[in-house]
Amino acid sequence: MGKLAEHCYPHPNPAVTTDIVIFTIREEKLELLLIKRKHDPFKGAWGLPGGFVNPDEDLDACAKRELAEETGVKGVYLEQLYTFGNPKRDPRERIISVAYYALVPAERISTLRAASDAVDVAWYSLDKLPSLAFDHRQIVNKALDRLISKLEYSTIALRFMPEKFSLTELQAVYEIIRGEALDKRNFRKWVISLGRIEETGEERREGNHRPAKLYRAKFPGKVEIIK
Amino acid sequence: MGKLAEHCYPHPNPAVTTDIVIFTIREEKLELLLIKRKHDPFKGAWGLPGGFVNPDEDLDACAKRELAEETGVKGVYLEQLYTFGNPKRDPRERIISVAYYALVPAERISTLRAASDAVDVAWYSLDKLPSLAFDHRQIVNKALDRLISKLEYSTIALRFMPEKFSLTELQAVYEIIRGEALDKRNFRKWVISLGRIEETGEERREGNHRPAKLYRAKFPGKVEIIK
DNA sequence: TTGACATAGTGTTTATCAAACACTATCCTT
DNA sequence: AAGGATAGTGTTTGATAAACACTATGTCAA
Repeated sequence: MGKLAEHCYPHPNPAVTTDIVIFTIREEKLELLLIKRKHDPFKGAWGLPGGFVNPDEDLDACAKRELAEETGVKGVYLEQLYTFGNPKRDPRERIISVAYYALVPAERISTLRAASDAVDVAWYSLDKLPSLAFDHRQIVNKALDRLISKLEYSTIALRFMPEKFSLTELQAVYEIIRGEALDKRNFRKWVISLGRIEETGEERREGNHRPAKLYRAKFPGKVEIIK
Repeated sequence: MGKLAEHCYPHPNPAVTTDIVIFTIREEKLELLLIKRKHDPFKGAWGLPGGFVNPDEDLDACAKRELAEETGVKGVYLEQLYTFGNPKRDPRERIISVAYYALVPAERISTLRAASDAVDVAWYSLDKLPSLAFDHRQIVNKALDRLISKLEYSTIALRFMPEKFSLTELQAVYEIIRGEALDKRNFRKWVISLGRIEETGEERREGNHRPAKLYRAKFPGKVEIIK
């Protein structure tokens, strides 16, 4: 797309990319999606999915596109995180990265398939991240901080859930991200009192025990500030 | 710096600027600094101070520089707000703006002097903002949201205060930004219990009434998350 | 000098919200 | 029918926030 040296400027404009921290919860772990880089710099290293902003593309649209390319999902939670612009963050040329983070329910992920700029794609538990290219570790840390604090004062956790879920499953999301056990009774009282979920009327039987009532988000797609 | 057409790219890189929302509190009002634009587009309209990021300049450094140029102050609170990148936000070419906001104590502002790209500079009360160039109104709204919510859970309000201040003055800052009266006794109990300010031992006499004890920030320069 | 006035400073009670804590219910399997 | 596994349910206690009114200390003017 575009021939070489088509666009010239008196000043060297920086290149602008978006990078995305894609969270999911799988197998009782908070995980994020990494790609193994096909090209230099950091060829062969793991890093965040991302890419250059197209000439007429909004920043949000760019992040959404990258997310769809890597995971095949659409309509999930995506929020701008922070813009990283240290002149030396890319060893070659100056690249300013507008970082986003996304929350995807594990159920909605189609099979991962390495995109054009990667030789591999994988989910990594946050406990066991490899060392990352560029300043991507810093970006991940910031995304994690944001996720943890937004858990406290918003309904963001619902964006990890499938359409129907049990209260035990929802509680598990909170416990995994916060890294601590919560009291079942207090959690249920609290989450019900928020008024953001409702019973579907259905139950789910699985295993040799009492079936769980299923709930759904009252306002799916919305992330509201609570408290 | 650099001759014409020195830097060429296969893709048209966007230009990157920083814009700053500079808050202060003057005369019992929350005000912000606007400049009257000297050049097109929006020549003659009011807008936020800001400018292009230099080739080897960090984003924070760029915002800090703009702030110093416009107000002459250094060492005040400055935080990245959000990055605005709608392809049509500038009618001419594509410009991505990394927005910052800053809090300056009214006492530290030297006389305003129009910088090179402006014909005028002025403080405007938020109640009486003129219509603004570009998407600057949107940027201001976002900064205001952030300021109001950070007031709740951080010690950011202290960054509006001079070195020594009375509790009545500090309370006024909270009241002005939140737009509502607060109970004097509850406010004092609360702010003291945070443990972030201490008595200087001095008092200030002014007017025909009892003098006020003066306080100072225990950790000046820091903005801490509370609660 | 004394009384009026203006702002500084100070505690207690009540309501609301968060935390700690243990048992019963329902289904499956053997 | 008994045992095992997870679902579901209330009460008590402590902590934090909200409501509320009077005294203290200075200045100024009569």
